[in-house]
Amino acid sequence: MSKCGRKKYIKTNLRQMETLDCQQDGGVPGSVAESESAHLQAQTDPNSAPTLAQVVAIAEADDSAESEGVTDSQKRREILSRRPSYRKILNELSSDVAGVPKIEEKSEEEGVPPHVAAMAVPTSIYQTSTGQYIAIAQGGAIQISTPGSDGVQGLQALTMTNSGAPPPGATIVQYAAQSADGTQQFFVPGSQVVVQDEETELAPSHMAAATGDMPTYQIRAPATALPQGVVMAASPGSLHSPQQLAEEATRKRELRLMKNREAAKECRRRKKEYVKCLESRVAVLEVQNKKLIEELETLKDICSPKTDV
DNA sequence: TGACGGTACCGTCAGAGGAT
DNA sequence: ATCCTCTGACGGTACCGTCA
Repeated sequence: MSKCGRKKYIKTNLRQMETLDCQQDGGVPGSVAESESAHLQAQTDPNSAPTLAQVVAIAEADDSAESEGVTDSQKRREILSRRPSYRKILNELSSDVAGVPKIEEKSEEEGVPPHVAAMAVPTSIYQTSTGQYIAIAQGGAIQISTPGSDGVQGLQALTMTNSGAPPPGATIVQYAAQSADGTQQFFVPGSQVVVQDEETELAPSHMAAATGDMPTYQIRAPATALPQGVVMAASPGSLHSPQQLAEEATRKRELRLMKNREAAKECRRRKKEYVKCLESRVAVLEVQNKKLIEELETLKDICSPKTDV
């Protein structure tokens, strides 16, 4: 069996087990977090109460199953597929239970390298295929930062001096991984192109370029020899030819994929945090349970002292 | 040492649900 | 109605430990 086949086999078995659990004790199948936490609870403390999310999910599952007599797995899956986000769950938990930390709303700067965040409050952060960060601030300022370099050293601020308010939809910055001549290019508002320059030639006056070991960037007019494979940012209204439409679609797809990539990362981070919180809660409840059992034993001894016969 | 199992992580897709 | 965000599911890869 191939690795993937094996993995799929394991996953299938896991799902079957989850379904069994669901039938036995009201667990929710198809939910990794639920199965993980349920498994954790079974391992550590079978007496501990289900989480708030589990309670909600169980209640929903029971209601739907009882009222409709759901047997069709597809329908069941549809009913059970959606659950509150980890942030919501944990925040609910935190309001219910003292000591459970809230999942903080991740601020814009949080996921950004310090040498970028320290310079300005960016509105958009992008990471290039070479690991560099591009931050676009409110005023149109573009910051390009190389991770690994410390502090401000790795940052070049390219401040755009947009005259007046930018046109609607013109805040798109496009990044082309590498053009034919091996340079990196970014498209910025105002139909200009930011081009990474391999030689450290002097930049035009409207641009601030870093020097030394850091790559330099130039802002050029796109009309000047637009390299192959580069797609210009354009407002949808100006698209006419099928090629332009296709390019726009590609650009949108890339943007969506990039956003989804980041969202998935963030989601996993929250999930890990959520699981950690559940684990710590289990530990606390275990201790509480142990204390209560000891207390009960003590009280039993006091209330019913042994009599010699 | 190579095969294998387990685990962690990532990117992508699909779909639900909220926001506008 | 449309767009956007979030998250489960899936496939892929890398890494580590164990075993023959």
